[in-house]
Amino acid sequence: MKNTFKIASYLIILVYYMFEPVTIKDIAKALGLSTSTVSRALRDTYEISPATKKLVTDYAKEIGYKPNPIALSLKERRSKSIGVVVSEVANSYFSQAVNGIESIAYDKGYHVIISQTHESYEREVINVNHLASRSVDGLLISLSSQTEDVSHIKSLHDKGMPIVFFDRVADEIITDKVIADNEKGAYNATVHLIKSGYKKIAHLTSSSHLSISIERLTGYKKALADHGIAFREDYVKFCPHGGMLYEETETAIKQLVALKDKPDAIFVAGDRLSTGCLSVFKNLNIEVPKDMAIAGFSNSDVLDLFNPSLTSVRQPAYEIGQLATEMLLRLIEAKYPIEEFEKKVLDTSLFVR
Amino acid sequence: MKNTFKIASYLIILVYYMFEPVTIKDIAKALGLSTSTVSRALRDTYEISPATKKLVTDYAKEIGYKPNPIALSLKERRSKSIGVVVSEVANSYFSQAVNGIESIAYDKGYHVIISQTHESYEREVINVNHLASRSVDGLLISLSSQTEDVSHIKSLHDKGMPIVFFDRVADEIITDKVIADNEKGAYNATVHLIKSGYKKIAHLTSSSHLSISIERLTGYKKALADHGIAFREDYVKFCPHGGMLYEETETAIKQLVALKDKPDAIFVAGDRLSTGCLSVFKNLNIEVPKDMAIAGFSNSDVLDLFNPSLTSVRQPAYEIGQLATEMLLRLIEAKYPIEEFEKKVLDTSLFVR
DNA sequence: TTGTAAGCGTTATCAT
DNA sequence: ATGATAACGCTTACAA
Repeated sequence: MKNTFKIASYLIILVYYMFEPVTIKDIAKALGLSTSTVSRALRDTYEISPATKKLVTDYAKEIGYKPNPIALSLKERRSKSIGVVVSEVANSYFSQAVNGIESIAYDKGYHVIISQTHESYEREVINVNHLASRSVDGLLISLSSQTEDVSHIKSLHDKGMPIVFFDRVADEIITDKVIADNEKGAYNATVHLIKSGYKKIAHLTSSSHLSISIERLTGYKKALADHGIAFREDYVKFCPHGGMLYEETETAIKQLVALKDKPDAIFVAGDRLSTGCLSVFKNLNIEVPKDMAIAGFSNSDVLDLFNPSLTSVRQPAYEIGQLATEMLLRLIEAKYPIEEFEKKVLDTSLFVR
Repeated sequence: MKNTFKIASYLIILVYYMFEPVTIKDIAKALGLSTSTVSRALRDTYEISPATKKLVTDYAKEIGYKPNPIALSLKERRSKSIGVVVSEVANSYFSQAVNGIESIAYDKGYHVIISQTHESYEREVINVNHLASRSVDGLLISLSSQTEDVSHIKSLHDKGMPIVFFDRVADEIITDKVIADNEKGAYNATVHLIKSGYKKIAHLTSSSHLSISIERLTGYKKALADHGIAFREDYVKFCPHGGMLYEETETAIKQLVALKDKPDAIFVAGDRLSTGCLSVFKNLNIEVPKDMAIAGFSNSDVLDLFNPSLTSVRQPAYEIGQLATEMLLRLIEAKYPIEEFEKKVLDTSLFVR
């Protein structure tokens, strides 16, 4: 099946030297004009004779002139690109959010550079600095679950880098934020379990310091309280890797199952955590909902379709991505420093089978 | 929940003006040196006195000097970034491949710019040109299912842009390619169905001109032939949107089910197509495998875990991404034009429940 | 060992 | 209406 083929090397070399990118200078030389005239003709300024303009634009098109965006960036001190920092692209929520981000960014002529932290603080620091040094015009960030210290972002923000947080936000950084109504979503999911007859509801969540975890925990507690169910500390288990580390999820669930007063349901607070949880259940032969019922945050259409047991809280990921991008572009393109920042909260929906 | 807050504007303005990025010039001025000396001191050239070097590097660190990568790109005529063109990130295969791509690229100091075609030829043309004009040093491409004409890529390639295809390749462009052994994977999946007792096996696939479709169809046909089963044209259905368009998949399946000699199994040739197919089945109340058995290409761990009925062909997506990236960087960093190109074929595995 | 100057591709500010 | 020149931040012959 190996398919190796040779090409006459002179051909390659020819191609190699033939297609040096065309610059304004080349056009100027060929047409006997100055570079500034060519530049003006190309960029549609008024102070140019129609004849020259036509001459230049025609010739430019003919030889396939393309402005060099790097030179432009150097001059204009911006790159027309935005950086995105998420934990995993292989996560339904984030891949949908990225779609939303792209839809707006490409519309406005911005490139999107995506980087993944894989839930690691270290990778987050590296990626954020990498993007910054690569001169993105702004940053869209959803924190890694490991991140507690956000000084790497704060220092960048202090230097004037436009930043918008989405989903997992840092409250101590004063800028625009877009999130789903996690508290309400968690509340609804928990209430759904309660109304389905479950009273001993555990809570499986990711890192304890993540904004989304805190909000979801609050919603869970509120639902319990509103229905006269006592909150139990030992019913709450944290998985800092958010379901990406099988053993971690397994341990948490084993601990829950081993409790004297074993829970009869779990409210799961994350996308990969929901799949991770179901996967552990499967391996431990825990039947849903016979042995334990589940409701959880999940944006996976696959999971919703084929798993018969999960009631899922769906986030408007695409819209969140879009909104965050719009807000970021507003910050980037603002002529004067912006004084007002907003935290937009979008509604979630409950997908019940 | 709306959380608006104001900041004293003088603070913002202060920040705004205080943190103009530090350049070599600033260091030179502050230290009474020339820019070239500073540049040399920073870049560890030998022709510099240890004293000056220390002076410069210390000061640079102190004031937080960061080289401007755009200026560097302009000078060195490269951007240290590669572009990736895939159909959807929200596709297990591609998100895994992207992870592999990233792992290699970031290791070697390259940025990864991802763009999605959403299976649209038009978007593909736009994205490819967009990336090219953004001066990526090379391109990793998996064709959209709509793409028949690859001249937009060919012209770029002719101009010297290093390009590596993965998964969905264009045979007419002579460059490195990395694919899974689609024919063998299809063969194995089909044989699995045959050995499970099914004889009337249909084939659901995406666009007919995609390289992967052709290879998978070949494997399917070969498996039938090897087991003395006649190939039937009306058992093959195409879904150019690769499962992203529900109606299309539904129509195809309805046609299959409506056949006089209704098939008893389907071999599905795609990631999203597999989920799409199962989703249609669910809505049409077609039971798997009672009414119809399924085997298909899928890299979704979620699907594998929770759907009780799918036998899936798993591709080494991560490795394919890694290999493709290694090959691309080889092309990019080659000092002299490369004359030999390879088509690497990686094995698939069969995930049977 | 250090400085001067040219150059990467472009646009903006002057003159002309 | 057009051209010469400087500037964006950096590297690198070439001079000193």
